[in-house]
Amino acid sequence: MTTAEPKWRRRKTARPTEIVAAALDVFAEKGFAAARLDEIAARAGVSKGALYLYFATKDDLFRAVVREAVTPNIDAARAMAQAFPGRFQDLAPLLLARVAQIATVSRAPDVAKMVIGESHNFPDLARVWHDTVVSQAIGLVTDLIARAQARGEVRPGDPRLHALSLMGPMVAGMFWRTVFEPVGAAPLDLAALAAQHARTVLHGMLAEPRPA
Amino acid sequence: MTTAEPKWRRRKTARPTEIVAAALDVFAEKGFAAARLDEIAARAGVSKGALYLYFATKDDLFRAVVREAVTPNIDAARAMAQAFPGRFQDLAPLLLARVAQIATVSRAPDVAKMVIGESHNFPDLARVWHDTVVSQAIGLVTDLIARAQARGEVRPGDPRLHALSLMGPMVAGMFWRTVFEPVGAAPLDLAALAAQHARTVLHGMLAEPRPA
Amino acid sequence: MTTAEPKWRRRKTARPTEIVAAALDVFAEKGFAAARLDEIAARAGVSKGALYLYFATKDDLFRAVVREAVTPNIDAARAMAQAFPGRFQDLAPLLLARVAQIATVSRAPDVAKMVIGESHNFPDLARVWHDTVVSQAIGLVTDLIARAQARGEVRPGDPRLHALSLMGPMVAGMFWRTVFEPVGAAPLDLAALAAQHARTVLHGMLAEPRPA
Amino acid sequence: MTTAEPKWRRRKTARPTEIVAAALDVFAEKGFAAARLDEIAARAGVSKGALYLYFATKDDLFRAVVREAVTPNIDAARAMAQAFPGRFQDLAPLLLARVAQIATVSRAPDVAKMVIGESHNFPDLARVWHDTVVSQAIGLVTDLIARAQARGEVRPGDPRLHALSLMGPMVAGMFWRTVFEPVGAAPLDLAALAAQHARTVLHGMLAEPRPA
DNA sequence: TATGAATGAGAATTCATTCAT
DNA sequence: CATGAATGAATTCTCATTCAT
Repeated sequence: MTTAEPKWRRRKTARPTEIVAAALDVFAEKGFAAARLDEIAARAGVSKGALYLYFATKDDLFRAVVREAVTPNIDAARAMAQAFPGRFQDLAPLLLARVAQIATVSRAPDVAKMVIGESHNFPDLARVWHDTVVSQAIGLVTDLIARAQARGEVRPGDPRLHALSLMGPMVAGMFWRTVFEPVGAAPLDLAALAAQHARTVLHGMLAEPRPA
Repeated sequence: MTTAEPKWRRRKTARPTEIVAAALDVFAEKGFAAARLDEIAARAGVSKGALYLYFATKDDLFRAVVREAVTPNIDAARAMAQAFPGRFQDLAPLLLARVAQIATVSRAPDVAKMVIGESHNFPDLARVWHDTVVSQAIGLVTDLIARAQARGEVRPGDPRLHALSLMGPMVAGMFWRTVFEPVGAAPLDLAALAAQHARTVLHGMLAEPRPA
Repeated sequence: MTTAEPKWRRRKTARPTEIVAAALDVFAEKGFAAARLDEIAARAGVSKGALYLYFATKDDLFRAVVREAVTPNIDAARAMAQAFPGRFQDLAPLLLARVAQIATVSRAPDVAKMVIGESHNFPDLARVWHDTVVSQAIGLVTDLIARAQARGEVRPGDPRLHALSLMGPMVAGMFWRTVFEPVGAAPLDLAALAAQHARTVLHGMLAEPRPA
Repeated sequence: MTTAEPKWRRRKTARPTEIVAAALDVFAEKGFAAARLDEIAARAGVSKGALYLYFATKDDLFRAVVREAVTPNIDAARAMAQAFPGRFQDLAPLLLARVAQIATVSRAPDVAKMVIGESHNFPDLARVWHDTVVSQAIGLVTDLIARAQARGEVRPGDPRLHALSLMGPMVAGMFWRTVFEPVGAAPLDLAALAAQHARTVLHGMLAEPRPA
């Protein structure tokens, strides 16, 4: 939808952001290789040539898209987690709910999908994604768990594996939603998953053994 | 008694299989779009034209690769699970260990990666993968859990979400290994994850509450 | 002009030569940059893609064109010159006539023009042309002159500069013909130039000084 | 008394000249097609748009470059030659030395190279260069020689061919220097060539025949 | 069946030129 | 006069697919 503005004006600052946003849409829809610069340009409302004023190659644009998407999320979560005063069993449900929310409203799942699919062709991006998202998130949770173990709140065991026990189902649920729901899988309520998994992983799946 | 040219004769019928195997290698390495039929043909030891004797298009070959990889595993697991006589808490560790093993020795993770990355371009494959792998596996575990709940062994709760609590960390671990370890992530022992997660999810992550 | 042959047949051996010939035509007409691969392909009677079966890039094709053109001529001249039994003053006119003929019937002037015009962009070609044509030719004549000086037939002086005195006018005449005649310059008869220059450079341009 | 902003004022009128100078540099370095207006503008210290205030197209700018370079030289030579009172054999060495000097210090060789390389794409420039440089120079020398013949100083023969005998080696030497020396050819001293060639072409390359 | 030379539609990229400011 | 962001036509190169042999 073209606005009433003059055909173009000097928007050197806004343009890159608009282009990256359009590119994210198209890359998420088609994957890297099948995405056409033509279409990205059209969606960004610029000419194909204009892309090259801001990004040297299609690869570069892809990198920018991933890096852009990577930037924001973790810090907020970290702040929230580290400032939390209470017990691990009270924090864990909050964390999982937050992950469910991010996975629902942000483009993170789309970007994750792209990064996974192109990890062989863009190892640098897999590395960036790992360093700034995955490793950070897991590290954060691992620390939390290790401290809770030190306080005697959480059972012994490798805290990193514990972190995967905690977060893994959310990862799986995220792929369920972005990959399989669009092709007809039964819908999955990530918030419900977060809530139930919090209970399950904290207290165990087994029914209380009746004391004889 | 075999004929005088057994090798040549067998080759003829084996061709499609050899081609699919070569294609799996190349697709897994490069992704669908970046994989070139030239290279697949070369690795399969046939001419490029020969590919078209068995597969109508590159897409078709990709489909064959995914379907081939999908076929075997689930049935065995299903048989094992349904024949298992004992308690859920004894079966669960075995199941997780089996998943860890499959994720370690088979090409399943590579195929999963491809399916995820190309799911928008090949919705039919995402569907096949869902119908024959993901949905089957989750359904199998969901049934197991529902029955265990009926027997009073497992706590109440949506059994499908319980299934994700059980399997999700293995999915996450699988991607960790195939996507992030090659770019420098800390190695992850899937078998150890399976073992610890089995304990954790069954008995809870929290330390035993002291009876008052 | 397409012959009545089947649309294509396996001509792996003939093709490169045909392509190079077509490319020489187009490069000579347009220069390297303005030459279109489309047109080269069309003139060679092949598709654009076929070019890439034989030459990796446009640059490569250009190199092939120049190298091809370079190959033949010098050796024949060398043989003729070195086998010549007589006096330098008898050989020189033959040599110049030969150069005039080559400059008239071969594509050498076209290639020379291209090499000169693209020497900054293709220094390797300038080097090849120098090493295999210019330097060889000048070297050959320089040797001839040096030997003639040793026999007392030719005056003292740097034999390489003498070689330029002998050959230079033919070079200039060649450019006159290929560059300026097409835009309206007065026609130049290279054979006549060769003949008169031979007399002039051997006996001098000055009229016989009257013996006092 | 100059105004308070002489530099800025002078710049305005000097602009076209500065642009042409920058363009000559870039065209000489890269050739016409590979030269980019971006770079010319940058070297001239103006914006790309400014180029179009003075020159309608890239072609036009190229034409301006060549015409600019063409203008000065011939007239001086003509004056010198026609005012010269002495014998042809005294004038010839002076002329050749002058050509050697021009070929050494001016941009003429670069422009000549460009004109040759682009003669098919810019026949008008080849024509200009011919009409104002080559033809003038050869015509001048041809006249000189014709007059010397009339005076009995120079042997009979087509005076234009004589002119090529005289000037051709300098042309060849010029290309040797600009095209082949940069890629490793043995250095050539144009002044030495001029001096030796003057002797050679005037008195002949052959040793004096012994009078019987 | 099998080959592999040939095809040609399609994509990324370049750069002279324009024009709102 | 001057700028430089924007344009888009033009060009090289790729590669899945075809088909004569």
